[in-house]
Amino acid sequence: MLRGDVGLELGQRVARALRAALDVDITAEEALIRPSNRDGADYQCNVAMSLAKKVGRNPREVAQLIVEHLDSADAVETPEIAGPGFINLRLTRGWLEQQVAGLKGDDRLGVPVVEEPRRIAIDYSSPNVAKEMHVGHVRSTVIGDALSRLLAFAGHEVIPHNHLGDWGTPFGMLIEHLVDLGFDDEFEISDLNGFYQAARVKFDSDPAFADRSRRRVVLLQGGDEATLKLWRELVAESQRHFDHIYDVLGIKLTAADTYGESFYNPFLADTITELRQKGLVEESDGALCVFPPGFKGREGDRQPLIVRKSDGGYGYATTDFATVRYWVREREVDQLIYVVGAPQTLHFQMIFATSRQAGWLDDAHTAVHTPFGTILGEDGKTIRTRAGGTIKLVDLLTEAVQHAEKAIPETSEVEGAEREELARVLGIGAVKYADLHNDREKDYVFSWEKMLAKTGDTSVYVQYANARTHSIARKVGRTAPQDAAITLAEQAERDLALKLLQLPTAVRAAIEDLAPHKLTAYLFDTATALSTFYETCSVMKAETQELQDSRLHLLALTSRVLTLGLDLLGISAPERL
RNA sequence: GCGCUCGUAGCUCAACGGAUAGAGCAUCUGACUACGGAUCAGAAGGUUGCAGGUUCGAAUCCUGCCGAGCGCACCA
Repeated sequence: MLRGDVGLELGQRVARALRAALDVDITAEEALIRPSNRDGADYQCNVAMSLAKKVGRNPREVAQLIVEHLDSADAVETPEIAGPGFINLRLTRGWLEQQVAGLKGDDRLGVPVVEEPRRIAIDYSSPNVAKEMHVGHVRSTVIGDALSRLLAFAGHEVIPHNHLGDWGTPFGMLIEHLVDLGFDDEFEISDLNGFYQAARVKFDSDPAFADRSRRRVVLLQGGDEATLKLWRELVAESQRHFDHIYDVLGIKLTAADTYGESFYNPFLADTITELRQKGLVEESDGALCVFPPGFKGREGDRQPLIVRKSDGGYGYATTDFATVRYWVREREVDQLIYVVGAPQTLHFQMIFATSRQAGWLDDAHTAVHTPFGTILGEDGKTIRTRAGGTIKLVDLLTEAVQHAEKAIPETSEVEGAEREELARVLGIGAVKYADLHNDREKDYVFSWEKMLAKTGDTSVYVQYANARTHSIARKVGRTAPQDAAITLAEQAERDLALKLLQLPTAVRAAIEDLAPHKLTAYLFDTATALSTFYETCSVMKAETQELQDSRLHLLALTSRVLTLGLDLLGISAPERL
């Protein structure tokens, strides 16, 4: 039986020991097995201290009992008790070798499939129709995509969706502008931002135009076919722009994943009716509001969500309610994930609180907001162009590829078209990795220099390490027999093997906390362990063929771990740089 | 006014209530006919904003300050 997750395996053994010794029942998780950086210890068990009080013994006694009852001679050297009751565990070489060998035939590299898969709808990216995507969309798009991949790999049913801003009052203005330009059917807009701004200027300066725009909104919402046609084409035109960006970025979002604001429009009235029937709605200053309990505002002890404006129109709160209701009721999802910026935290808390009152959310149908910080410029303020404008995403990605191209060294083996593709892979990967490798909730400073640095915690370093494994394999010119043994005599081999076995832990941590940076940290550690391995353990000059076989397997496994890990983050791992 | 998030090495960041708070960058020392040096080994660098508290044990939890960012009714 293959178990990749060493920590859990050890936890189960400790749990069994505790059952036998003290008749207490804990889970493998609760055994508190942690990787250790102490000399000679691979893992530590911290459960003795936390358990001591409950069982009325002192911690060292508990630790002693665990050690005495631990059935682990095959896997662990004699455990040592240290300090107040830490148990230091060092894996036996034989067991490590056996565990690592077990990864060879395992497509999932030890990462288990969840026992209880959930159906999860994840909302990310969310650009606006008739506006180009800009730097502000990077984080939602990149983090959301990584989380989608992680959750799907773990075995959940993931439904990504793009909450497109494709409805509301601006569209009256935009469509009226289309009409003025003489468009009535098909058209192309090369400059979406320019189009939007021109409409805006006209709206602000020409009262007659503004009037027509407002009437156009009524036509749109009333379902006027000619208006809808223009609207649809405007959406389609924008979607082509988004598709291009997603294609460059390697993001798995397509037009089919679009559930824009317009999609929920037909449900808004019913949503409000239901909130009313449940007694959650009241009128305030001419608007219909819900007042989620426990939220205080600037003016007074209650904080409203406006469900219907005093002019009869609907706001985004209504759409968000309809969204929760739709996914839970119609699509029967167990969980909703919103990858939306930190400023919206309060808004979502209120939406979720009310949704619970309305019965759309409960313990089995949960919603979680995964907020993220802002991308800052070198000056510590929200990143902008030199002129002070918003940075278009297209421009940012183009620049990323250009920077990456310059960063490819002369010694590179790659030429021609492959080199262009390589620049793309390195540049895009660097942007993504830079975004993912920090704690999601914090702001971070955007720096080409840092994200494309060849050393340090960057995608380039990880990709390079991976490429070297392939390079060496090519030079050796043969592959090791599948059943060749893996031996871990050298310290560097042992350290690398231990890292390889920790992939499941890293993936699990990243998923539990919806924190991709826990996976990037692991990949960087693994790449570092690989580099150390290179220094001390020659593959080409291995003393015996058996040793070379073993090392070839280690290389291949490391490469698979790095490639899989990067893939879960949406980053490519080229075989040569 | 209320609320949310965050203050960790010079810089950028980790740390799941656990032992001596870890990495990278920068700095300094080493290893160079090197399985691609886009490397490795090592050194130095911290009263974790401040003050209390809870705990066997606190960067982490609680309270109060200080500082930064953000959010609080008809834009999304």
